[in-house]
Amino acid sequence: MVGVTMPQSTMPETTMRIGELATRSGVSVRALRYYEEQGLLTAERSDSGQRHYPERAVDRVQLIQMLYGAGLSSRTILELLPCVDAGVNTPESRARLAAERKRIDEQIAGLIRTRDRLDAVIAVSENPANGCTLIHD
Amino acid sequence: MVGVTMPQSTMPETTMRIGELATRSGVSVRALRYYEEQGLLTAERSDSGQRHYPERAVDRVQLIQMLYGAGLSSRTILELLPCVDAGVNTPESRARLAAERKRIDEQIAGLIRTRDRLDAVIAVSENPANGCTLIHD
DNA sequence: CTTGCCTCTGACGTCAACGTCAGGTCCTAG
DNA sequence: CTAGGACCTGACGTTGACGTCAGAGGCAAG
Repeated sequence: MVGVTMPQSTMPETTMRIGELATRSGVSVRALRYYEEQGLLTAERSDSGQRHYPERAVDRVQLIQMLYGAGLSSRTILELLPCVDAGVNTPESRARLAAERKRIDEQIAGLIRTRDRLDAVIAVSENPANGCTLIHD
Repeated sequence: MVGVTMPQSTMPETTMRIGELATRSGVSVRALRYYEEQGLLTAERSDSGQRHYPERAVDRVQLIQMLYGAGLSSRTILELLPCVDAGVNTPESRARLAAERKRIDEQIAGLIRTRDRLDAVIAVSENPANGCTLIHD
């Protein structure tokens, strides 16, 4: 056991402001504020009200981006993130995770079908001999 | 050679109206009219102005749906469909097809990464022992 | 002929994930 | 101390793919 209980709380905690987080995570400042508005991202505030983020915020933002990219809505992401954060382990949360995993699986399958279909079109486009055959399937 | 040149032009050409096409292709009537508005779908018109579609429209609508599902915009789909229809074979059209195929490929790769990430979360959620390790990548 | 369902053309509403602008504050360099 | 860049909070604008409603016409059955 080498200090598993307390995640590096002795570090100087280098923080950054919203602009740096934006450039480092590759999203806009506006998007970050939007994420906070949706409850997906929290920030410490300085006395003057400026947001300050720890390093791990970069990773979190990228995770959020991944989930957005997978077609999840902010509401759904909001429901999933607690599972990530605290390892919430209710039956509902696990069902939720499984459901979204399944959704993503199906989405991948659909995309593969689409790609195959596009490949057929490309094949025709590069060899226009037998066009009729694969269009009507 | 068994009549490859003329696609079955002697058939009675069973047609359907918009409602049937909608139910059979699984989209709304509104969506079909929208597709037509975007130039993705054409229809014969009866004297009274009602749309009539041939059987193959079902397939075409499903293709359109696939492409929408792959995240393509109607403008992009509009640019791709001529390649399907007429086998248009310009360098540009082939480049276009290849580009969209690549986009879909990347999208699939991204989704797989997301799924893997979600799998990691799920693993934690079902065995909360070693939580900290995989969250920060 | 009427009833009921389908269809037509506008045209406005919606929703999510931001973009953009306004008007003011903060803070660091010179 | 001051200039200019980063930041703040509203708040309205945008875009795409439709939903929805209004008002009118078409069509097969009874």
